[in-house]
Parts: sequence; C-alpha cells; structure tokens
Amino acid sequence: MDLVKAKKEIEKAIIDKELLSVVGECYVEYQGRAASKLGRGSRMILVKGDGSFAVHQNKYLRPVNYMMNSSVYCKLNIDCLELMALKAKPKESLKALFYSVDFVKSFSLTDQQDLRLFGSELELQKLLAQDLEFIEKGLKPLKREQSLRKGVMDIIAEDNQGRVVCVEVKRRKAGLDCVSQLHRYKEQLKKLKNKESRGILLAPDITSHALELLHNYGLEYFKLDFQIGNPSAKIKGLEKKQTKLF
Amino acid sequence: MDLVKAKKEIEKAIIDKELLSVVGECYVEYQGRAASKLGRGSRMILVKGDGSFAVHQNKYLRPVNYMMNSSVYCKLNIDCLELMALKAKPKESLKALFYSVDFVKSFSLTDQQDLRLFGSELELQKLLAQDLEFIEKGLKPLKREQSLRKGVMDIIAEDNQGRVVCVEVKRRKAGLDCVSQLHRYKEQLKKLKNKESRGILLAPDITSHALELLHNYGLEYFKLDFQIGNPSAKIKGLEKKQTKLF
DNA sequence: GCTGGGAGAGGCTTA
DNA sequence: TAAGCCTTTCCCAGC
Repeated sequence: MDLVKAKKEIEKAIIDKELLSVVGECYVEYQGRAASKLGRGSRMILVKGDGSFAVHQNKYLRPVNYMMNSSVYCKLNIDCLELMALKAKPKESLKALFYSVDFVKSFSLTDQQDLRLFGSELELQKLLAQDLEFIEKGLKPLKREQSLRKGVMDIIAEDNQGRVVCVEVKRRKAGLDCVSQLHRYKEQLKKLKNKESRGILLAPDITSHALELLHNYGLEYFKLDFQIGNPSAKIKGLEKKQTKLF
Repeated sequence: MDLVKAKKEIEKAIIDKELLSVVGECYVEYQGRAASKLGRGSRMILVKGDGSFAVHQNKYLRPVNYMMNSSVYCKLNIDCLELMALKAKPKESLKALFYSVDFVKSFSLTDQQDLRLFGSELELQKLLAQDLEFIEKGLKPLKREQSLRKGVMDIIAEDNQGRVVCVEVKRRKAGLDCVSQLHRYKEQLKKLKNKESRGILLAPDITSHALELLHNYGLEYFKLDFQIGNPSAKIKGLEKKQTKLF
C-alpha cells in the first residue's frame, strides 16, 4: 500500500478521533521511564480517540509496546512512514517506523455503554455494612468508607465494649499488603479516637505469611465465604478462623 | 455485512491462528471470576493466535472485556452472530453477540522479534549494587535480591558501623504501600540477623503521607534522579532529601 | 505443569 | 491535580 495514501488516512483518523488500525512491517522504539527497541516485524498498531497507542503482536493480551494519553503524529520519511506517540510529563516517546503498510482503516465506534461489573468489593461492603452482627454480636457500624487523612477505611464500627473497630473487606485472597494496610488504619484510628482500636480483615482466604503478620500486629481475620451472583453478590457464610493473638 | 460470510472468515482465521479483527454492533457478557454485562454498542474485537480475546472500545489502553488463553468459537444464532471465548480452569466464558458486523479481517503477522528492554529495575539494581557509596560512604553490598522468607529484597548491604541495611528501589513515586513494604523487610532483617537494621527507600519521588509514615518507622528516603540511557541506565544523581528521624 | 505468593501497573475516585 | 487503592493481573520460584 502506498505510504502517502496511508499517511492521509491516518491523519484523518487522528483528527476525527476515530479508532485507527494500521498493519504493516515496522520497527518500534521507546524512550521514557525505560527504553526499548523492537526489531522489524509485522504488527498491528491501534490508536484510540483518547490517545491510547498500542503495538500488538499476534500473541498475548497486552500490547508489546504502548503509551496512554499521548499525542499522535504521523510523518513521511524517505524510506518509511513514521507513526509517533508523544507525552510531555513524564517525557516519553514511542516511534513506529513502517517500511511497508499492508492495511489502514479507521472506525467510528459509537458506544455509550459502560461495563456493569457485579460482585465487586464495593457491593460486598454495602452488604456487610447492613449487618455487622454477622461478624460479631453487638458490632454496630458507625460510618462506611470513612475518609481519614491517609487512605479510606472500608467500614468503621463499634463493638459491645465500646472499642472502635475498623473492618477491611477483600474479595480475593489477602496478602501481606492487605495486612499492612489494615495495620495502618488501626493505628490511625487509635491516634484519632485516642482509645483502643481493633482491626478486622474479611477475605475469602489469606496467605500464610499474611496470617502470621496479622498475628504479630494483633489483628483479626475472618474467612468470608461469598458467591458471585448476578446482579449482586451474596454472602454465604462467615467462619471465624483465627482470632486475636491471645 | 452478511453474518454468514462473516462467520466463514472468522472460522478460517481461528483455524489458521491469524490475528482476527471484527468490528460491529454487539452485546457482551462475561461469567467467571467476576460477572459483567456490556450493553449494545459498536466495538472492535481482537482475537490472537494464542487465544487472547479482547473487546476494545474507542478509549483506554486496556480492553473493556477480555480473556487470555481461551478457546474461541463462532456460532450463528437466529438474529445474531455469537463469538465466544471459553476457558476451563478457572471456568470462564465471554460471549459477544453481534447484531451487525461492519468489518472482518484476519492478518498473518510474521514477527520473530522480542522486545529488548533497557533501564529496567533490574539494571538499576545492578548499577546501584556496584556502587552503593553513591548513597552513603562505607555502604557495602552483601547480596543483591536476597530471597527472604517473605518477599524479595532489592539490595542488602552493610554500613560502616556494621549495621545491616535493606535498600528498596522504586521506579515511580513511592506511596504508603512502598513504605509498609520496606518496614516489613527491615523488621524481618532485624529478626533474622538479630541486630539493628536500617531501611533505605530509593525513588524518584514520594507522597507526603508516605514520607511521614517513613519517619514514624525510622526509615530513610533518598531521592533518586535517574536517566534512562541506552543501552544501559545511568544514575544521574542522588539527593539526600530526608534522613532518619532526628 | 501447576500453584502459591509477592509485586506492580493501569484506571477510578475522592479530596 | 494528587493520592490511595482496587483488579477478569503477571511473573517467578518451588513443588
């Protein structure tokens, strides 16, 4: 395909912010937070209306090279067509040099729809906050998703001895990071309210190291058995697996 | 475009393991680790030779729906063409129902090349490990990427007073999570070696809250200003921004 | 080869 | 804009 003609089609697509697909033999170079080179080969480049730029090989879900929120330019060199994505902060550039173009086409994709995802963590939180007695008798929710100086807590509650309790909900197996997160929350809460606090982690599972760390921090873990339903998650049961250290 | 003809082209592409691009009005449904629905709209679906299946809207880098390593099937229904990706373990299904197909094309992308990446975190580590004196006089590397019971530390070193030091390198702005991570490492090291330990965070930047937490934990932060060179990364300078508490 | 586990990057959301 | 954090993740190490 003629490179001059390809350039025209590409530029029109960029101006109209259409989905652009370019297939051909190209060499790709990236400079920015890292640097990379991709030798010549046949690939598809997808450019989207919001400036997403992706180089796709015929394998893997993810593009081999990419840039988001970029400004895209097209330039004709002596022996190749240069398709380039630039970003200012941080300074990054992704250049594709096409030595031959097999295919260019742009699509006007009218699509108002957003994905509706079910069984998310937010849904779980809402369900749980409705009835914390599930976890422990006398546990009363104070505020859901209370915003503190650092981070956002899932649920804040009060137990029947008047202690303040932060509850962190995870929909997947909890790792070390989750325990550290809960620990930070608990410490904040302790300072803020100036009294003893507890931290409860609710998750379908936990890694062994995470459980050990949780012990050391004096936190509590409850196994939360839920089912991903449609349109809303359903909490199946709660199992007290490990209580506070001593 | 005729749905029957589209089906033929799609099936040929799947058998030949070519890169397949289908554009049209479709409804998408996912069931698996989570569940989602995407109402009717105009999108591009990319199917790759390795079974990667991606639904792209004209925005964002990542597909709105996807599945990797799937088996792809195509079926003609009464009013639509069904393009489906299935996986057995874990059991997942992604269905796209095309009510109209604007475009179908498959590409035979011959591409032997792999990406050559420079300036990765590993290279940074190697450079740093070669010369830790950069950070502080008398700092000697012991082991790089020492595998501990929990997590992997970037660099372990010894300072001129014989204290063991763990150095954590980050390529982007460090947040609360990085500080918690380093704190865990430091505590492990302390237990393991049974002596005083230090923790040093090297990153191009740090959030204010993270810096505060770092203080509380008695950790140290150094601003690392690195330049991505080619073919190897070069450390431009190191700025002692904040030292240990006191 | 499978799986457990840690680390990380894109994109969302709130302040 | 900045910061935190969630995820249909990804990769490595160990079995």
